[in-house]
Amino acid sequence: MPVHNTEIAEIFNEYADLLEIEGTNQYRVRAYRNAARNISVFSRSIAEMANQKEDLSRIPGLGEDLTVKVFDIVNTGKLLQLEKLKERLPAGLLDIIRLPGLGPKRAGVLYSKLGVTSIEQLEAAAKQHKVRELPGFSVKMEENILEDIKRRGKAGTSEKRYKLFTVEEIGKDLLSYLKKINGVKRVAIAGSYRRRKETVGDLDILVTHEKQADVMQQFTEYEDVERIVSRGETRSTVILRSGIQIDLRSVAEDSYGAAMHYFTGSKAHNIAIRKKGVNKGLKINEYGVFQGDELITGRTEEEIYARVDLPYIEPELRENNGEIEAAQEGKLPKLISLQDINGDLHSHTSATDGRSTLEEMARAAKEKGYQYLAITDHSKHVTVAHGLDAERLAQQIDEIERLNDRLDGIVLLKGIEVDILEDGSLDLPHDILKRLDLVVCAVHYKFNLPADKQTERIIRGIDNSYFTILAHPTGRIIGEREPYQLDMERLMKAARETGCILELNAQPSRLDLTEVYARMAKEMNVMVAISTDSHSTNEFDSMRFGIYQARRGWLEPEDVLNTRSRKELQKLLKK
DNA sequence: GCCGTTTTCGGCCCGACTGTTTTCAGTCG
Repeated sequence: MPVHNTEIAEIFNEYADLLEIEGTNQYRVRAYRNAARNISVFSRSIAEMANQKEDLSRIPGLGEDLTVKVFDIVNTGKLLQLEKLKERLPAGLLDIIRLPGLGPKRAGVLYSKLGVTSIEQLEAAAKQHKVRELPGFSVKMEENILEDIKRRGKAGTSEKRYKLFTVEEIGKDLLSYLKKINGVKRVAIAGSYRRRKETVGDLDILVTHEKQADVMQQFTEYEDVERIVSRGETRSTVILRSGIQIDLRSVAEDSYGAAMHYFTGSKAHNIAIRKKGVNKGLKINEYGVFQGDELITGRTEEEIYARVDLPYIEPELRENNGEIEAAQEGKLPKLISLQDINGDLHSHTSATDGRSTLEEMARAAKEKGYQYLAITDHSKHVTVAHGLDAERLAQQIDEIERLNDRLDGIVLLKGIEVDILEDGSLDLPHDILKRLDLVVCAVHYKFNLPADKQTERIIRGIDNSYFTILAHPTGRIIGEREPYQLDMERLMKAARETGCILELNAQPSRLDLTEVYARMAKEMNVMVAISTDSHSTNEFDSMRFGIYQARRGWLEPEDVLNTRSRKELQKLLKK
């Protein structure tokens, strides 16, 4: 079982946490965190690279020492130094530093003075009023700790992340409330929401104002606020009833661009930009770009980038994952946008588990301005969806052909979402598949095969000459179902050889491919189709989530199949 | 522990809020 990049990153992060509790030099701690971040966003499998003895030191943040440690983790699945550290420092301390207001320093004090090694022991100590006596603590903090432990028990242990589409509504309501406040000029959501990450942990909102004190007062009085975490003159934090945290930052109009840049992040991108500023003798913060004490600029983000000799960088790219280097070299991608999309290549009808008819779907697609829509109902193996057998599919093909004669301005493409069976064969015979314009293939059961078996299963499918598009390639559902085990690099090589296309499923709960795999596809010359997998006419709007994810994956219009006109598409499909 | 169109050693992004602080440490983003 190969070690995933995220697992290596987790080990480094855990090690950094414990080193910090122990009181290690903060720059050493930072080096581990920095390496962890770079590893988690790296587009190739580092375990794979290590096995092939490739040079790992070209991964940012990996020097001589950490390269050796990565090799150890890849070979053994763990880091010996971390295991040894855990013998000295109990792992329960890692839970304690996740409580708000408790960091490594205070966790270290709790451990050394009271021997506290778990949340339960911390709760007991706080109830006996032992915590308030400690240096760096207070009565108030002791009360907060007890309250947070109670709250934590209610909400579960892991910090919650929200899917992008679920926070959109919360954000919209709050935005319109803030806009009505007297003296407020501009309101915008920044943070990972603006970077269009598939999930966001909190909402970061920026306002410009005439009288800031009033903004903070009214913000914290918003009817949905359950708890005020902090409230200052320029920055406040609240928790809404839904549990989501909102950070509000207010600045003067002249600082809007600088504040937007600062508040959009990512943190790693900001640090890299600020470092470039330092090299040019400039200080960059949320108020602007400074030379000495003099404010040079700050009204727009473009100006901030220009001061460090860079062109504007789109928010979706700001992860310090190569975008700054690309900007320097004038090689930023011209990111795909919703307007580039000319059709949808994955949709269902009421013949199986959809809720709209062929004709309803066709008319809705036409209204979106599309030139084509592929109808791809399930095949017979998906019995719960009443999947089509060869006979019913033949009827649907006839029906589509009759409908196309009547339709104007939109063409329905004849397709199927056919199951890839456990042995890699397809769920329908070739003599019916050959009547179709395209064949979308997917795995819908036996998710738990080991990686080599699952990869071979799909590659055998790809080898089938009728195979066009691999739908939702990893099968993950955000927050609900893990991706199945796959060797994605191997799969993409096979896809490249046969000209098979990978879907980026735009359903906001799937977004499968991830941005990392989307970028990998681009780098490996595998074409991507962004598809909504719509089960009714109102799901076509999900396309934008697919576009966001594609942009995060650096995709340009030419990388995406359904930016093609109908004629170009049909030429490509004939091959 | 990393890293270098000044550097292989000496730096390492920058600021707000809290608590209790009379000048700052800890935490957070």
